Amino acid sequence: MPLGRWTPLRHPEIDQVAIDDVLHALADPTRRRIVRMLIADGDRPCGTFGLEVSPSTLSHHFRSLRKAGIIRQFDSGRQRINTLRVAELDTRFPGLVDTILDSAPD
Amino acid sequence: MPLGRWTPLRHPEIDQVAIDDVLHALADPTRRRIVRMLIADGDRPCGTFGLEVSPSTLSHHFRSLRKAGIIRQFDSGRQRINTLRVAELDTRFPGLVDTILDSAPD
DNA sequence: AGGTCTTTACGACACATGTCGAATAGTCCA
DNA sequence: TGGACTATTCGACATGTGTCGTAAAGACCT
Repeated sequence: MPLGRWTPLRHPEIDQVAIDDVLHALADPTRRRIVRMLIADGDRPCGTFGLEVSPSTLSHHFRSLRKAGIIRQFDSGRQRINTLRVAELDTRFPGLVDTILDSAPD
Repeated sequence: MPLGRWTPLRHPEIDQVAIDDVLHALADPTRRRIVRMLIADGDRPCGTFGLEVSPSTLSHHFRSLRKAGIIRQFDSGRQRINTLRVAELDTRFPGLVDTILDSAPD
């Protein structure tokens, strides 16, 4: 039974991204914080967010964001880099992410 | 053990409304449909929405929307009337509801 | 090759969610 | 008073979620 990092990275086409998934993803403060840090400081590997959750929980949140079409991930050496899909998202759901982030205090 | 309609109606103050609750509430297509019908046709009692869910499920959705601060309810005879808290919501989270509804296809 | 670092998968847990059917309370009307 | 109507609460169920600890895979470095 294989464990560890082996699953191929799947990113949904922007047309396939569902509004329900985006809203659900951004309804969590930890995930919003991730998005905010990506906006502020650009692409970063998973280990550099300094959030107060365990590595496995963090991994779970990155998967949620990826499956919701909010971030893109690619491997670089032993780290996995996270990128925001801002332009794509804003084409599909104009103003949505910004409006949500402006509405949230955290 | 008392059943039926007896619980006093609680509406959160607009300042107490949490963004997480709003996003979560609007992440459900049935609840978005309710909001849309309220925008389109104005205040209406619970029984006039014609959605394909059971009465108890519908009641559950109305409670979600009420606790999220999205609707207000008051009793009138044997019906319970639903009102959107649009103005209040737009003060607290400018543009949020409209942007979400514009982003959703249903 | 061996050790370390980064990140994930798996299993488990408590808790929340959407759904329904049945029972019930309040209101209106005959 | 008795019946019909509206909407809710309760209990149950399957499913999903956020959380963690542990084990493992892949990449880098010595």
